[in-house]
Amino acid sequence: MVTLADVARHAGVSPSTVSYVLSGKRSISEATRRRVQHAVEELGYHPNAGARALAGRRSHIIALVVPLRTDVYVPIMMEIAVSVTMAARQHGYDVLLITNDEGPDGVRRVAASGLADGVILMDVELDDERIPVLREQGIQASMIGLPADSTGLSCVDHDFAAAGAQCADHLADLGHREVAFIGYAPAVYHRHAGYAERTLTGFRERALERGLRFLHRPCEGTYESTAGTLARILADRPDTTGFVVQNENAIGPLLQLLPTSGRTVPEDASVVALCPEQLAEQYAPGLTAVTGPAQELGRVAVDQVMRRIAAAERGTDPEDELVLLAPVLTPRQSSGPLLAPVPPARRR
Amino acid sequence: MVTLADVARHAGVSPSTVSYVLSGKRSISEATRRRVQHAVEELGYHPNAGARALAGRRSHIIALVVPLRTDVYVPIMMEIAVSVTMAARQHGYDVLLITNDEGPDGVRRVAASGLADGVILMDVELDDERIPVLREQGIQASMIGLPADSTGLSCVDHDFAAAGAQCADHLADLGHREVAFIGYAPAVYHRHAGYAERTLTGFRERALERGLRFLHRPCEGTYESTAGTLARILADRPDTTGFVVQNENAIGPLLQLLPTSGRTVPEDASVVALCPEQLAEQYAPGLTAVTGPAQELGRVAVDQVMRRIAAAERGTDPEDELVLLAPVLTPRQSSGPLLAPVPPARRR
DNA sequence: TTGTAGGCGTTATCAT
DNA sequence: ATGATAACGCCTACAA
Repeated sequence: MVTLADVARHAGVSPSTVSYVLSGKRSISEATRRRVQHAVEELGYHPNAGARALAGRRSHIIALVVPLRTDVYVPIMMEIAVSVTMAARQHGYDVLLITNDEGPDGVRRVAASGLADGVILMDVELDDERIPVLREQGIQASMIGLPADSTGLSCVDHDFAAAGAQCADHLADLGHREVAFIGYAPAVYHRHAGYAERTLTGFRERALERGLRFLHRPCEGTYESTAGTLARILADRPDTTGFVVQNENAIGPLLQLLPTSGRTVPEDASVVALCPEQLAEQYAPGLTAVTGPAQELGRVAVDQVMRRIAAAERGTDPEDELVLLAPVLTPRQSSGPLLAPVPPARRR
Repeated sequence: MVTLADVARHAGVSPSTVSYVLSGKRSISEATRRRVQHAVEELGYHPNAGARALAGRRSHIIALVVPLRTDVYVPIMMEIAVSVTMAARQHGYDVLLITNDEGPDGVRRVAASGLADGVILMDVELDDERIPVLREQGIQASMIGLPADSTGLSCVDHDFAAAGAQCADHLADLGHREVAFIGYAPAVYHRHAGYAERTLTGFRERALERGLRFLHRPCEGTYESTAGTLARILADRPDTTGFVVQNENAIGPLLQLLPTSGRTVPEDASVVALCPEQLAEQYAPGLTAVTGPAQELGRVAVDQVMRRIAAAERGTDPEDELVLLAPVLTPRQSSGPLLAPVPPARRR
């Protein structure tokens, strides 16, 4: 193993000089800097991580806590994880993957052992039990998702309310008057998942403003449950022409089922989904969808922790931040103007 | 911060005793063991990771290198990443996420810095440029996927050949005589992705053995390309009744398109997919699918690196391993017996 | 069964 | 602008 001392010897300088050349924490003459850099490359020197962490009291690692639950669309989690990792590298940091099956203890462990200098929590719940541990351990963190109480925390999330509102606007703009909101499974609402509620609230308020009549129906997302949900919607409100789908799993079934009930998309019914681009493009016809920038989420979270770590380092109080990222609605072929009132004959 | 010395003082023993109690590397009287354990819990002691790595010359971290390319079905990557993390924890290890955009240098970095004791490479290519780095750095590793030359390496992968063979068997058993294999994009074959070729080979050989007439057609997986691929298949071999789909993205389009050409599934055409259960269940009708155990993949990879690390630790030569995990075919509603020759009238 | 002490490779504080 | 040198917290060979 090549050590800093080896490099120093090779370059004919003292170990501390090598350290300073590498950290840039003091001014070095151009001559010795070059000699050192040269020695580093020649020997293929890489600072020992353990020693650096011990002496510098920073591991240069952040922990990313990922959920096990898969009612979050999985590819998005992966996209976030990857963007977090890449963003962290830009700051000279590596990312440790922690699965939530360790629960709050996982956070305690990496914080208390000094394994990580900071933590990013994915899929935080309104009253997340990992948050008290963050405070107890005094470790810097960023939440992806919004907890009920975000004081002392930095958070970033999609602006779900805006996403919901955009759906309502889009359908209203197209002339739809009766719309249905196909949500997540009831369980998701029962545990008061923030994203589900905020989307719904955003949709509801804008729908009211725009004078839409609307229905909200939870949906498990299986083919059968979607069929049931749709049947119920059409029974309750036969004149429904606009559909907002929040549950990604219900999209496929819905698109298959609508024609079955005599509704051609987008002539007789418009569908707007809340889902990643990737998914929206996969369907035929292409899905009009509202999408949040997933990679941005990871990037912002990393920036937040880094700022907090830097602040704590220099003794100042880290600033709390709360960033909501604007979603984007991309019109595709699944939505269109309401051409004329649906003639009764066409229905059923 | 609570240090080992704090614990020692609190328990009235020497620091080394505490260390030994925790590592179990020497016999300790029941009395002092209890005193120490008690002190540990009372003070909430967690060994400092950096110090431990430095003194013990092991970081207790393995690096997981994940691909950026998304032609691998993403949820599976995540499933593997999670299973790797959980399996590693069972060995007292944590997992560092490395994205492949760092290329071989990423591996070099974590190895040379002692950040990781071992590496798991996902999505290894036949002639993977990261492998020489593993040898150069002398770091223990496990591949998920099979490189062309696996000497000196431990590898684990799905038994893709068996998967392909199972598809052929299933269709042959059902009485089909003419089948088509819808593969990945041409680019995937051009770069000689091992999994694509092995599946195809396994399918081809078994198909020959079973006397099936078959066609292989690459497919990009978009709706349009799938339509084109299907049209070509039906033009070339109008009597095709069995379809094996390897490209997950082509599944949806194919199921939508088959009825369009007068083929009802499973009465007129059987579809067998090579894809995760999760995906197969999502379709209506349920997809008959051949699935490899993704979590198992992660678990085995971790076990392999752990064994290698342990072997290297005690000076013995790590044993190379090559594990192929058997896939499972789950019959669902998309495949069925060939009832009778397709009457010409039904076609087109 | 337990204690002592040297060393792991860096960082950072003193000096010069 | 550069060099010594003392931590950093833990592990482990050596002593007792």
